[in-house]
Amino acid sequence: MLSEKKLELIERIGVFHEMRGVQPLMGRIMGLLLVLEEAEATFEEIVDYLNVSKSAVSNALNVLQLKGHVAYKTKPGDRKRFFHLTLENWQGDMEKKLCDISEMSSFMQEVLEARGETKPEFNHNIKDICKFMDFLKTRIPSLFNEFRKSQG
Amino acid sequence: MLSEKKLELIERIGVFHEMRGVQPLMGRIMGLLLVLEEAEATFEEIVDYLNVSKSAVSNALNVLQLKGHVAYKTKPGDRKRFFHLTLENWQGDMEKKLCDISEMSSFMQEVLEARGETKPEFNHNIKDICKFMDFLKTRIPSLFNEFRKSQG
DNA sequence: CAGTTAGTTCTCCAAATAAAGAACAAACTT
DNA sequence: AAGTTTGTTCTTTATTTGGAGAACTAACTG
Repeated sequence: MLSEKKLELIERIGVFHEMRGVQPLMGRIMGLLLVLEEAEATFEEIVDYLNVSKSAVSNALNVLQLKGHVAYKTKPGDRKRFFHLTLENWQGDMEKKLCDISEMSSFMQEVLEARGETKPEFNHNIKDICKFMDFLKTRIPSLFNEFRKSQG
Repeated sequence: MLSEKKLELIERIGVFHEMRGVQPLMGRIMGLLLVLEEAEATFEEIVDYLNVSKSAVSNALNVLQLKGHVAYKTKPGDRKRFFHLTLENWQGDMEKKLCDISEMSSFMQEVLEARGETKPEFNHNIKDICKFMDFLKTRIPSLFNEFRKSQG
């Protein structure tokens, strides 16, 4: 059994993800795989730790794998899958999240094209937002470079 | 009536927001206020343009105002409220979104405190993620400065 | 081949969401 | 005072969602 503290942390991580439109169980599983000492769990362990049905876990794991947040490895002589977070590529994920902010940029472009010149000040704000999003996108790689440098 | 193009754009912007956990109508209203030539709309106009009930609009507008995405102004001799996006502070909003990415950092800190040393490599990844998030937070202001400079 | 293990798929159900509609209220108008 | 405008609030309803549980399957095990 997991400590009260870890269980509570898993729930909070779950809620955190829920607030961002992630299915509840998916958030819990990510929390579980973070706090588990082994950093991995079998299908059955996930069912037992989180006290949910196999079907729910099956679905959640498939989505998590499709999204690239979770993967599994196997061990010789063991048919079980050992699911784990794909933290190795956290920089890629982070970059994706940063770019996602800028995803609004293409909508804003379309908005600008659809708008007339009645409200130049408003249009100007939208243009600025676009510019910043594009600027941000160009700066992301150097942001990571700077970080790596600062880490030695 | 709005052009087919604008209606379709509003819907896509709505879906974009839905995917991020925003209530459907809230996303549509934000889309509407973006594409409307006047960049503002009365309560009744929102009801008519989007073809939804007054109660739905009332609730959505209240939430949007609470979240600071929408505000209204009035005009002398007119009791109507003219709702509009609060784009003026888009830099503040953008900063909040960037910081939100880093919000995971505090959870990661807790995870680290709850974890033992069994998986040093995994722990190391988490530490790196924390470090980058913290680094990102410190860099946000200069990011905006750089942008302003690049804009002259 | 009978039984287990590890997971999937399908059907069903409870709860949460989102919005409709009607009644209501406050402020203004005539 | 009676009616209108501009919303709000309350109750109800349709839809979506998330997960339970059972039946199923594929792979292995003895």
